Amino acid sequence: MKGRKGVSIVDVAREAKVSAATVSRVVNNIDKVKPEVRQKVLDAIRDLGYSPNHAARALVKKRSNCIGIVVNNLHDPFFHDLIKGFEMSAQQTSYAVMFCSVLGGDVASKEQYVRYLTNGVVDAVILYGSYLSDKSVINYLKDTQDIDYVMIENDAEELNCNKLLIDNFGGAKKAVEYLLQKGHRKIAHICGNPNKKVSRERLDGYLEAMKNAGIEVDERYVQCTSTDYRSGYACANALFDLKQPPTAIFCSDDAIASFAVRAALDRGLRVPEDISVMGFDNQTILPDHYRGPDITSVNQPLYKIGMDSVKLLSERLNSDEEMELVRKIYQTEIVEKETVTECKVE
Amino acid sequence: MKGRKGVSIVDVAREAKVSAATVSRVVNNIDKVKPEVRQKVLDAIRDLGYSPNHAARALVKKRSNCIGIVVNNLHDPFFHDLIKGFEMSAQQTSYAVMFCSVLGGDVASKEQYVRYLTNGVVDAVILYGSYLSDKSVINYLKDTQDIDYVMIENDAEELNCNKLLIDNFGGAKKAVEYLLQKGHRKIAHICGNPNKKVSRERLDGYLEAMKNAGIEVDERYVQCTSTDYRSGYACANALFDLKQPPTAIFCSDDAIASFAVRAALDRGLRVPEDISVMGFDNQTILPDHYRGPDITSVNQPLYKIGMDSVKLLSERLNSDEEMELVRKIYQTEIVEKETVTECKVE
DNA sequence: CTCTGTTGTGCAAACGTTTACATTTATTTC
DNA sequence: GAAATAAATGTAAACGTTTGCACAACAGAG
Repeated sequence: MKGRKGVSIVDVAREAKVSAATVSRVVNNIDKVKPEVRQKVLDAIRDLGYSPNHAARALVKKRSNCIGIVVNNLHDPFFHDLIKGFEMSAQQTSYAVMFCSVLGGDVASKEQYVRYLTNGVVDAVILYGSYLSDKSVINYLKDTQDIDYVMIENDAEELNCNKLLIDNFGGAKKAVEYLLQKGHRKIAHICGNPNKKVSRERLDGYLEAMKNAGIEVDERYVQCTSTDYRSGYACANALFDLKQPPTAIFCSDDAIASFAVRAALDRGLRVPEDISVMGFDNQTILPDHYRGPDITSVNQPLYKIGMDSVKLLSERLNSDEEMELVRKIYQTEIVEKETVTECKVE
Repeated sequence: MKGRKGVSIVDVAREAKVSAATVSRVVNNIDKVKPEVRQKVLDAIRDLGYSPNHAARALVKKRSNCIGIVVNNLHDPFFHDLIKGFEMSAQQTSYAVMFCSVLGGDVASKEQYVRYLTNGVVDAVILYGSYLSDKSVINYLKDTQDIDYVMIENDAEELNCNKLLIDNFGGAKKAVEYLLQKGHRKIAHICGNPNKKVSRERLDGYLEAMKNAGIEVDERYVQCTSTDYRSGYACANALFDLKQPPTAIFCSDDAIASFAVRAALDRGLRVPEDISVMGFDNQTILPDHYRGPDITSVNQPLYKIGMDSVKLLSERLNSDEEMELVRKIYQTEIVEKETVTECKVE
């Protein structure tokens, strides 16, 4: 086990024949120090190749000037826009931003990361959409008043923290209204992983829109995938097998939609001529080299949310007075692409 | 400016009526402590909700048990596999892994991140392919013997550190040989950003393969993009405009290739029937909703490189004796897809 | 019952900073 | 030129850990 060695502030002080305090002052540009002394110190710093140790600094200042971000599968292209947002606003603040990723739903290491970060390594953390099952993470955060954090896309009641949310219910409702407006009446829904709140919200949006239109929903029109979006393929087939198959399918997300489209194409249905398909998330990047038409979808402003979250934290950290917690719901918008068309049958 | 408060080891010690040293011992499972005492301490820890402060710990131990990764545009889908590799092996070590991203070629903040990380926040850092122009980063690292690091895809001579490299020269050569074997003779090259070493290596591979085949390369057959891969579109058009247009184009990377294909399609050429196009990187994700055929490419084992780099560091950090620096060159392989076919003209 | 050894604990120094306060030095002001 | 004030620097404590060392308690051996 190797450790680090290095030149410390007192080495610089000795070299420049001043006290450590003075060196600290020039390093931090705080308090006046005489130009000639400052120069001596600067020279010593250069000669010795000194850089301040952040652990020590964080220890005494109780701040690290760093914001941590924890997400579930950083490699997932879903995060493309979100990351871009983080990067962008990181560049604009004085805070360093660091990403931690936990593979799959590995709750244990997620909690570990959060504990790690919240104890002296960052000043604030941003969490993306912790699964509902991440009770341990939530419980931990619940009791942690020490640190500022924002949750994106997770509205756990136990948590009173900043929350940036997406209007999944409204987005789904809008999507279905869009299909209705295209003349569709027989609209089915493929629901995502039912353990995720987001899936239920989108389902509810679907149901609401249908109810408002006065259409009774055959329960067979609602199919649920397992935890794997690939099962969207089977769900779609189940819908096509009905004697009264739908003319349009609203899917809980684009990944599922891509499999629904594939299922349609595989059994010789044309998309959108024979069946309209709509997704959610507006992902530009789809699983497995998807080659079908671009999927009409609902866009969520992830770039903006990414930007806003670090901006928000940076403002809070720099404010003297206690600030109110933010709870903001972002609206979505329909993105018309190639998988939806007017309903031709009546 | 708010700071953190929190319960410290001495609070626990007081509560459990033992010394701080003893608390430390139970927290770290080091040295024997009597079972009943341990239990008292554990209770106190639970009651007070204590977690150790990592800044203090890092300060005295001179280790943080964390590895930092710095890349240029984390959101770039190019990193998909690499990130996956990092995540995977992070899960298998006891090290926390944190990603830092700098937008574009922002050298200043890149150096800032590296300085930050190397001074008491991580035990080792992984850098991906610093541009050659990142002299300041390289100069900084050159003088930094304190910390272990690995460079991926950067062979700067000044640096003696662990290097994981890709055989760009060999990969390009292989690609061109593949085209030759398909009967192509008039093979052009669109070279990437000429400031990047990787572009030059791939160019050299192209030239070498052509030379070996005894084909003299018309200099107009080598087009260079600007720093923006979008200019691949113009380069391709320049090639098509020649009286003797090529039958195949080898592009420095897939992003460029996607624009070359687009240029071809836009002027009514069929790909690959009229013109074969080959890329490099095997990116599954292409810019701007690319809708052409899948691009035949050269794959580099980024997933493995990601895995190997954190494994390597973790081994080095845990080894007592001085280990030799690693310098490893990874081989590439041709991935046959849809943009190359036999040369039909003679 | 002393001696030696083991085992479990506590004391205090150290890690590299920052910063309130004390002290020195320089600059006014009268 | 002394007194008063301002400016620059130094002193030392503090931040929350870990760990070498000393010490106490207690065992087993003689």
